[in-house]
Amino acid sequence: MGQGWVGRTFLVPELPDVEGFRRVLSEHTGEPIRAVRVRDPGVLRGIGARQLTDALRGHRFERPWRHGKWLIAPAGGPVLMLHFGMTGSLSWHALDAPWHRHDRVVWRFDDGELRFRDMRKLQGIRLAADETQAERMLGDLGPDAREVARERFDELLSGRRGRLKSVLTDQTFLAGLGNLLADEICWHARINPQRAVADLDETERSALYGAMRRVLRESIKAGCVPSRDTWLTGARDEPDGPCPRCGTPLSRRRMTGRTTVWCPACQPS
DNA sequence: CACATTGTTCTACA
DNA sequence: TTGTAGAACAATGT
Repeated sequence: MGQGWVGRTFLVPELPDVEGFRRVLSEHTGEPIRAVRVRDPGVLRGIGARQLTDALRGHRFERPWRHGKWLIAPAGGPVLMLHFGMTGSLSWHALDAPWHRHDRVVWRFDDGELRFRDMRKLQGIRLAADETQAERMLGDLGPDAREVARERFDELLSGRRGRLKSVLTDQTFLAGLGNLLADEICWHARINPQRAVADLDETERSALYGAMRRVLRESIKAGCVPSRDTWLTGARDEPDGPCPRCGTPLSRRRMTGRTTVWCPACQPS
């Protein structure tokens, strides 16, 4: 779900994808973890394979939660923290399902297993001693993009001087928005991602918040930012793709080291 | 070899 | 001092 190659483009997990992984995990809470297998300790951060295995074996996952792109899984004391980086995923498999070469850590239950699959290992798995420590590890993150209230969103924006795209993807401002989502939200709101946030007026901030809510709701329903032909994401990979709304050729430019796509007509500077 | 992408970390600048 | 921009970095497959 929400991960893998689509045409020429790799779908990087963002908030909606992680929400999908959370759903997968939440379907298997309350069942005892029979075994933990670390097939590649390269994804472990700040903990060893033995330590992780000993801490979780025999425990049960409780209700998992998400903050931004982090998936937090309390397990009767210790708290598992997963970050999927660019290429990670969490999926449920039958016990006899064949291995995938990028399955890095596996939690085995009586009736199947959860697999943390990650090709590039840019982020990975942490373990907090308890929820307090887990929350402390998330301390620098801004409020979750799905949860933030309109008033708080406005407060946060008003304190910023940078460009809209940079601000939206800054995890210390809002947690959960990545490159695709930020572009999609700006396109829905009809605001140029290069605009300075300080220049946005009340109407534009309102449009932005509304677009963010709408895009997140639809994306979470799909388990990823959907590649619809009525959305920017469905058109951004065509070399000279037209805007799905007005047909104008899309503009692209690197901002903050990421490819940014927008419609020069719908989203004027 | 270049490129893509993530979050982190560094430097440069106003 | 602070916040922001930009670049390098790690990982690995196209």
